[in-house]
Amino acid sequence: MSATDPTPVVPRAGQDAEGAALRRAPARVTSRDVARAAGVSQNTVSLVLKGSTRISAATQARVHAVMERLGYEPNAMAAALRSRTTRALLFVAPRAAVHSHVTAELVAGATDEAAEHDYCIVVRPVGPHGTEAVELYRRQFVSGAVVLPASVDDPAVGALVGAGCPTVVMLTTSAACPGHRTVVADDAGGAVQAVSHLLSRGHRRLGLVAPRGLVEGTISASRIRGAQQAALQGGAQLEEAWVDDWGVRDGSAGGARLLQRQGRPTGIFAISDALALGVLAAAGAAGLRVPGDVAVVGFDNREWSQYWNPPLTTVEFPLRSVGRAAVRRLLCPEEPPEWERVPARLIVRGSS
Amino acid sequence: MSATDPTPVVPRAGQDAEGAALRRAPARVTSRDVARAAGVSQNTVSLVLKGSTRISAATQARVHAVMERLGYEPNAMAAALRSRTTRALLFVAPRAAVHSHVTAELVAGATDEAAEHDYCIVVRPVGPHGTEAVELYRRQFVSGAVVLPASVDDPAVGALVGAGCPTVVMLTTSAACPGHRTVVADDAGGAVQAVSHLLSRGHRRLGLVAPRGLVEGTISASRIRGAQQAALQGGAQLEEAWVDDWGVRDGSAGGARLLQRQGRPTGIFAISDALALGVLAAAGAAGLRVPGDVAVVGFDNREWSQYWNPPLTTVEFPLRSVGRAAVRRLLCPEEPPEWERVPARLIVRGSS
DNA sequence: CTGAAAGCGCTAACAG
DNA sequence: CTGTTAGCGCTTTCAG
Repeated sequence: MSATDPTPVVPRAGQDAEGAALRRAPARVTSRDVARAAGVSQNTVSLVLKGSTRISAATQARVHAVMERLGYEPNAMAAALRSRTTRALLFVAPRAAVHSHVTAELVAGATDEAAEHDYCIVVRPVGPHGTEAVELYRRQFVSGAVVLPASVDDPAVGALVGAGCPTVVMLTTSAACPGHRTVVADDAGGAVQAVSHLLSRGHRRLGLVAPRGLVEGTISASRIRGAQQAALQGGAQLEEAWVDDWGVRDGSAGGARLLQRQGRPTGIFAISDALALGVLAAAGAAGLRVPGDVAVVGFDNREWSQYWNPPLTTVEFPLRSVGRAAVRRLLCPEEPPEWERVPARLIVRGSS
Repeated sequence: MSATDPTPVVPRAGQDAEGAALRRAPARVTSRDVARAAGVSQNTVSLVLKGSTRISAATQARVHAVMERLGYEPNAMAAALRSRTTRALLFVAPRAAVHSHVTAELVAGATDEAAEHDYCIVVRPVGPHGTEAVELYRRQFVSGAVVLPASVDDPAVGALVGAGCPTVVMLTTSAACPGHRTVVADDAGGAVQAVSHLLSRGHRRLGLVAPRGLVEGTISASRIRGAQQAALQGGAQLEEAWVDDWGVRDGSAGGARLLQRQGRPTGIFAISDALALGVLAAAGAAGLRVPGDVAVVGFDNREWSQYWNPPLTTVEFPLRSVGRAAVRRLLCPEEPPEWERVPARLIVRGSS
């Protein structure tokens, strides 16, 4: 890069015959080039770039014009190195969940919010130890993290917080681990709406289908608590069918158990749409009509639940908003609550 | 802020006062600290770190021990600045598609493959112009990109390639734009399997449900071509029902059209599971049994298609593998084909 | 309101 | 096999 080069704009073609992974980027226009061309100092360019008000309008305009002309783009790495802060955030999710719709919706929300603040999101699947997560923070590649924990005591959260990484946990109330914030959906409130809806339809014998092994702080616990509370307040009985897992087959098993006895419930709340689909199948198998003989309400509002027969009444799980809120919490730490609960709303369709 | 703000050079011009910014990271142990403590030069530390064979085993061990003791973690930003290359790859997807299962599966595959090479994935949703994508490359934050294009002529691909960014396009054959590689699923082959399967079941009057407006290079075109070719070779007639879109309702409309006439097809291939679900509904509405009166085959193998009544025979859309392959192509450019086609396989279930 | 100087922590060239 | 030297491009600090 000779100082006499008359056309610093043209990036030199980097030649490499190396067997390495990706070729190195060609040299680019730097802030010094801009400074020289605009007849100001590099410092001024830097200030103009971040819109400092302490630069005269005339200088700003001139520098902007030069930037445009030279096609200047600031080098994020150099900025990060010097300022010790990156405009990148980590999204941590258990490897097994990366392809799930939950992660997809959270990532969609997170990337949208991040983009509005000119940040970007680095997705990092982690194994059971969760140790991979903290590496990118310690390497200073990201300056904060939002985490979808594998469980309430996911070690990734502790590792991140322990390393000093600003962290926001999503969807579950992680074990008392000070130093991070939490954004959850209002699972309990959603469940209350679901059960209240059944009550308002006149149902007094209710059924609940949910996975067994209730752990406080989880999505499932909140939904179960909400349902129990609403039933109690409504003076209705709530018969619980505990099942093994969240799958459709589990829902069928639970539904069958509830429906095959005397005094069977006339309204069933399954704490996920997949479980509810199983309940629908069980009702069909038992020769019961929905909602005539038994009403069914799910939770999640999965994209396909509207296409079932009948279309499923369900509660929307506001994942996109949770993802957005988590990033917002991270970037605007001064905003009030340490704890945010995103409302969930009932969607009434044919199954009730 | 505004997407129409015509100042590509200057990010966040003028409004940085509120500056959502995270606190700077604390100072950390540097390679110089390690060097001093180990009594070697900084250069040696660097070489040890990347496992150079030109360092004596004794020195390696000593340096490693010191690194461990001091809790050294290399600063990725400094490395990137100096070496002009980042261990981060961009995943570009249309904003509207970021939450879709397609993106989720591709991202899952991409992150897995990337992690194996010690790279990470930055997810970037882009608007219709696709210009946001290239920014992260020009800022040297990423050193390559995999793209899920919004259409065959997505401008993001051209922008990336034009900026010199190593690029791999996924799922669609982007318009002739040299300088990038492509990884697609074998949509045509999958469709051939679907139709051959119907033929092997003895069906000779076949129906096809697909969105109209066939554009070469798209997923839908490949599936349609495959189906047509297989029907032709099998000596069967293929009646085409063109519909407006990919939705369940479109499938119902197409299915109804095929099924309500004389000489109706006895086997229908819908080029997506959502369309196939619609066909199933149409068959039910027409009082036809599946597969007794009409067999139905879909494409995609969405997670819920196994739970329909009857469970759907379909072709697996190997998205995870496509995501993996795209990243592999990017990181191992010397590997043979410019063009990779990931096989798709038929999954026979109850609907046929 | 602007400039000069000094590094951030690392890797790359070249010596030995 | 290892050390020395010289920056990568930016932001910061301190002077004016």
